[in-house]
Amino acid sequence: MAKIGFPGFLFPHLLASSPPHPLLSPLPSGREPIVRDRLDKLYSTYRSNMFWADKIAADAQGEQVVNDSKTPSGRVHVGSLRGVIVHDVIYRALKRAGKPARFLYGVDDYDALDTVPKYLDKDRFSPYLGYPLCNVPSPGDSQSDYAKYFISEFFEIFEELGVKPELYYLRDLYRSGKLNSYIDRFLQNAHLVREAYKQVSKADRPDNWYPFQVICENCGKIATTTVTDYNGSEVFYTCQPEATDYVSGCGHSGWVSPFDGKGKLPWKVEWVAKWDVIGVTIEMAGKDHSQKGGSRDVANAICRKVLQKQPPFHSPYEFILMKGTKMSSSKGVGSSAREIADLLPPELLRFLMLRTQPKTAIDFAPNYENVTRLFRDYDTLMQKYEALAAEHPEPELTKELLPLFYSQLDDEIKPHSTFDLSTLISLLQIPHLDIREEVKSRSDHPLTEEDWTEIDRRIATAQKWLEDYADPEDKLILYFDEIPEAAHNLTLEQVEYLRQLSEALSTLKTWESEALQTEIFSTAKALSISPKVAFPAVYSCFLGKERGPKAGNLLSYLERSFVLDRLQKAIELNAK
RNA sequence: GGGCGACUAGCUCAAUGGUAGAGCAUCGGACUCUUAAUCCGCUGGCUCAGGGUUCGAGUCCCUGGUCGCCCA
Repeated sequence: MAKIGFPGFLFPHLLASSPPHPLLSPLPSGREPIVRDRLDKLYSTYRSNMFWADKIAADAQGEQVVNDSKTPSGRVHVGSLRGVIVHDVIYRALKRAGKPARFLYGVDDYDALDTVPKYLDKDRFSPYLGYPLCNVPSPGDSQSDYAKYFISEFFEIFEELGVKPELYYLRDLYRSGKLNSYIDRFLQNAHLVREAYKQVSKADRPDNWYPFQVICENCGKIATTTVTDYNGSEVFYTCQPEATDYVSGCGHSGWVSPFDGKGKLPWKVEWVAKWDVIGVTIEMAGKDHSQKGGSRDVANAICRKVLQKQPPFHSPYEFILMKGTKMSSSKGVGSSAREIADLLPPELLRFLMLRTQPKTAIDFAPNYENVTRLFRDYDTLMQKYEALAAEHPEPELTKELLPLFYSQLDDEIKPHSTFDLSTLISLLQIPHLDIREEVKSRSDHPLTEEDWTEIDRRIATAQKWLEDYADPEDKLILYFDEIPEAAHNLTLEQVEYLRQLSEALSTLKTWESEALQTEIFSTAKALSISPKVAFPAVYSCFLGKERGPKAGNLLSYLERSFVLDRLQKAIELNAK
């Protein structure tokens, strides 16, 4: 376990309201202001050096229950991963601070199916519009129902990312009767719920509106029913033909028990019931729910009004935008959680999500610059950690290093050989190159099995990126058939250099990478031409760019006659 | 129309009301095999604009601007 620089338990700062500072009361009266000032200053300096999740953890008092949830209405978007990671990191921060904590993740599978996603058969699923998601058939054979089908896809990603919450399903909470007492309480206090809606979100509910939706006994829909009366054991409901804009109710009405899974609380009310039955103390929410007068605000008000309890700690987190690259858009990839998890190794995906504080929006287009920067930043931190670890067995985890720590799948940073992603991307584009052999020869020390695991994952990322996300201008294109445009505008100096090089290469005994590199370099040296001028001349002829992979390597995979021919053409072109 | 959040170096982001920093990019240098490589260093800022509070404002308050989003 790594150490933190300052003992957090000295400053048990509380949440929400502003409680008395625990260190202030016993001070002698005359000196109190000075001491208070110093303490405050010390404390705020201390806090400003904390990673965002550690601040939340430091503030937490007593046993904590971190909760998050998701409605499994279809394939999960990248944005949903941010909430998952944010909560997971808070949970780990609590554990790291030595505070008792649990992490729960709920599946809101009693919510209604409100649209048929475009990737599903419309004719097959539209009859189930308005049904609770757990009562809709599964699109595939692997799962029993719609909700489990989609949430299990999402949970696979959890596993890959090392996120291990205790899972629970709303259907179980309802059907087992665990929410019965809350249902009764909210129905009895429907007037308070209506008040909360009105005061907080200015939404007027009629006097006979009750916070409950029955699953219609006749048609099975839950989205279309409204409850207008409650006698303490049964509710009177009607399945309204015009209840929603996407599906019609059947018109059935009658008295039915609201308990044991016969229906559900509206979402904002259900949220409150969930908090209380599970004992949630920390639950963040996306910025969309966190607006003033938004759903979280309403839920908080209901919590205070009806249950007369403080709602859990809350702070909004921003969205993650994932604009596709040109290529990814045209291939239709890049926006689902699955796709990004297929591209990035788990630690890097975690790193992407957690290094930015939750209130800052992340805009990550998977283009060359962003993807390689992500890896490079990660590697920079890893190298810093390694350097520190060489001096002390358990280096202090500074604010700078904590994103690296929380990116790991378990609570340990295991340094390993890294290999720059941008280099892999360029190596992969050289024809006939054995990438693993190349990596091996470029490493200054023998690679362990763990190193190879890591490197192979990066090779996979580079490969995937080239296939699905790279724009044409990002790619290395070998101009086999014609000479690139860029080779038309060489300087006299460069032409002279190519002339010399061409001669040198024509008599070179071998045609190997090392020898070629030496020749390219020494020819420049002999002419007193800067490598910065010489190399671009070579790259221009074959790639149409000023930079490229190691030149000797590049040429070694081409036929000597082709290389000499191409150099000759370039010289002639510029002689005019 | 109402509300929320942002705006800081070329880019991505830091900064308890107390001298605005980091990484990358640029630029310069080193490595006598130097090319999507490594190392060293230098630059780089009317903190969106304007007012106010304060001994002192990137930070707090007000007004406006741009962008993103939510609600109606």
